[in-house]
Amino acid sequence: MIHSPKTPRLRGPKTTKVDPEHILAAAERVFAKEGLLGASIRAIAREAGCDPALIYYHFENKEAVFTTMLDRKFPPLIADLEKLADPSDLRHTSERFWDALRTIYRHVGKDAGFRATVRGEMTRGGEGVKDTIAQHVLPLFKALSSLFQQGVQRGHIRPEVPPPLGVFFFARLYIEILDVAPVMAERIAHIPVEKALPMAERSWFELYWRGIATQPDTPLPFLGKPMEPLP
Amino acid sequence: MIHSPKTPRLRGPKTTKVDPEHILAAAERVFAKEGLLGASIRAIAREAGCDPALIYYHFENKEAVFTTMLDRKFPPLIADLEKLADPSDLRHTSERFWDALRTIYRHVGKDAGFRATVRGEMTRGGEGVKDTIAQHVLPLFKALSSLFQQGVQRGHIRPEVPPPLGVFFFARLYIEILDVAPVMAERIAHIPVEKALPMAERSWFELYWRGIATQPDTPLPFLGKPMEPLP
DNA sequence: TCCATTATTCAACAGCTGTTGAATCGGAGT
DNA sequence: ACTCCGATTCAACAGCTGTTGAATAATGGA
Repeated sequence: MIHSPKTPRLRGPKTTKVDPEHILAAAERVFAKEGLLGASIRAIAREAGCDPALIYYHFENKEAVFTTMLDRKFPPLIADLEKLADPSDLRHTSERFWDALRTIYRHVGKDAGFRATVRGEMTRGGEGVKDTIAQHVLPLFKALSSLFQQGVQRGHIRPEVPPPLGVFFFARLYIEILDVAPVMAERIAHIPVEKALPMAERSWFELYWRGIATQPDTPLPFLGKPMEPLP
Repeated sequence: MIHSPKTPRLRGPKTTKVDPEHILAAAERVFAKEGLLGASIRAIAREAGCDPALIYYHFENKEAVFTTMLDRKFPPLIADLEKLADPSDLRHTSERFWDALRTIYRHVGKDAGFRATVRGEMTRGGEGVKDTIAQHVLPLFKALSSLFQQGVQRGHIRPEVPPPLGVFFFARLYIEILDVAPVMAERIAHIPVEKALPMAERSWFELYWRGIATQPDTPLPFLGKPMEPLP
């Protein structure tokens, strides 16, 4: 075997720049598999195809990589939900809630990694990380609470349900469905993966709406309509 | 300062034996805070007040400590749920479901650490750990499914709800309530901690029952009764 | 052409990790 | 008194971790 003659050092800029966005995308993939704790800077660097030190050139530290990821994902979702909660929207509350579900899906439905990381760090992360997440989640929570209370005022939702709980049940279980449906559908319920999610989210919405509605037998015709893709 | 004269080695048995149960208890506390990945053998040893090597004397490795923990906790819970799902129980299905909730609470309600670990490793753990957990969870799932289907046969539950989903929604969100209620109640909903859990589980049960019931307005008088403590 | 800036890598730091083999001590059995 | 065994610790292994300072190369401007 030929011993290659001492390859020259390969420092300096590459032909294709590794910009922060590229690192963020790689980080998201690694966070997804390993969690914030398990994801090492070296693993992220490997996934991004660069040196670990380069990450410290673009970000202050590992936590900053994570919080930057939050900063990119949350605001657009929150903006859409706030638009949806505008009181000038006079559709039936059930349809607005279904719309909220679809909005959540459009923004984070395909980002299992993102969801896993947020969910994990929310309960397990350090205090600093927890607070950062809480700051991002609160506006989302407020928008849905507003939607809920408009439903009560319009007589569509039973006033007995405490709004914070109603909102928490709604969103939290839906996120759980997004995570679990693809994984568990085949193993336990023997349902093909691609049918599992539509079936689960529809079942959940029907159950939830019957649970909070003043008139649980209101028809929900919009459930049949095909969902519009991301613009 | 006096230099203490070379303290004698302190090997050999202690006056109080550190039995495996003691280590398991310590491990549970550490797993709770750190997760299976974050919990180091050294941290568990510190919590148990012994040397890391002693853990390897009692257990094969770190994963064995975790799976042993599962083996102690799951079987009694499963046994109680299977008893509850016995078809000779002729109480109204709503009351049997409420009983199931109370049973889950009695067994794992106070063990936030245990729940956090199981939940975490279920989605994040290595393949081996995931399978171990699935084996433990499946019987639990089957018992509740049986309960659900009896409810359908007796005409208490709407047949439109797919039983696996119905069971998943029921149990999964309750566990989530156990975890989140104490933490988030004050921060977000400004509810005192000790009132948060009873309020949340009652709200959840009412919502859920209305969601699946053929007659959503059935009274649920047992909700008012005080819950019996562990025998 | 030279210089400054930017992007990238290398090499090392101290600290932590799971795990193991040997050493040790206390008590029970003979 | 001697031996054996169970319980415990010590000390070390290799490998990983987040992070940093210095070295380097390519690029753009003067």
